[in-house]
Amino acid sequence: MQSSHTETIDAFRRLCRQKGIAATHQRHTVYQCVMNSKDHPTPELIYERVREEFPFISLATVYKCLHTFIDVGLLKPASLHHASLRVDPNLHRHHHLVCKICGSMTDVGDDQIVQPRFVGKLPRGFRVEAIAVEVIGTCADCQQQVQ
Amino acid sequence: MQSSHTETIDAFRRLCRQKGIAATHQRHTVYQCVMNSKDHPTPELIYERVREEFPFISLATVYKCLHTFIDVGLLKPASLHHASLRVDPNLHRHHHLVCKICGSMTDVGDDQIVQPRFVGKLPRGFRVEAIAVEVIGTCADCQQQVQ
DNA sequence: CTAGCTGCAAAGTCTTTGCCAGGAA
DNA sequence: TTCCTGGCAAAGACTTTGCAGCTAG
Repeated sequence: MQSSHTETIDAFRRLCRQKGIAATHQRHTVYQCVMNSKDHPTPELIYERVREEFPFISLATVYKCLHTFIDVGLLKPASLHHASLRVDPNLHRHHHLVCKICGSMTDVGDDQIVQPRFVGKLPRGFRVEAIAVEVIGTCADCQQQVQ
Repeated sequence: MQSSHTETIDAFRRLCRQKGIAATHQRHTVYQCVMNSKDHPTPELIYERVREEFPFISLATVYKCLHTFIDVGLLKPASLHHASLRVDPNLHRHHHLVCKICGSMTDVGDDQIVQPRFVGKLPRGFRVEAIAVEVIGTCADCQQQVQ
């Protein structure tokens, strides 16, 4: 977890100054925790991990830290779809255009996209069942809103 | 909305019998609503739309119908990530292996996948900013659990 | 010193559950 | 008739908010 603590704290300070946010102990711990995660942890999981070395942090603070980091571009949400269930009546193989502003999803036919393919080694032990392509961007409506 | 009502009701009855679920008025209305949606509606939105022609349905019933349809394969969730926020410390272009059982996400380097490409016409008015590939399947751990 | 941050608890979303009455097969 | 389903309201999961006190810069 900690290689050269002083060094990483300084690096984090610099990063925060550069992004215009305060470098607090909580933020540093949350940041370290996420950067050292190989999985794509949920706020709850980060909270549990961080509490091991910072027992008094609150879950609300973890949420606030994560959103701050996302806002300044230090982290990304792993998916655009953590809001609400959405159902898809189209059972055929197809892909989606996803608007990052309004979250709208539009179908793209399977034949309109060249299937992605693995190059070299497939991941060990993982049984591939489908490949979904998400084309992320801004829909026509949202482009007008911003202008 | 309704073309040949008797016909579609019969078709729905057949579908339900085939899937081993009861063909109720509520289920039929929800099913019709979703099948006629071009977007990928949320339960709340479906609820609003369905209430126009079936004012006494409850939101809980909409949820139950949707899950029933998903369980029997009449519908799919539009994404696997509607549970909780997950953050990604990896800011480089990369893709994900997603386990449909446990939801785990593993990184796949951008260079391990041949980028998908559009064939022919790009979607009108949509500004493409990124393309994310999700390789969906079952992870090694979950395969063992099932066996 | 000041602006911005944390912790707490309360409130807000979204979703599920338990239970009984009612409808499908 | 029997089993499944719908409606309601309560509970549950996840997330945000308001505010008072504290901390970084």
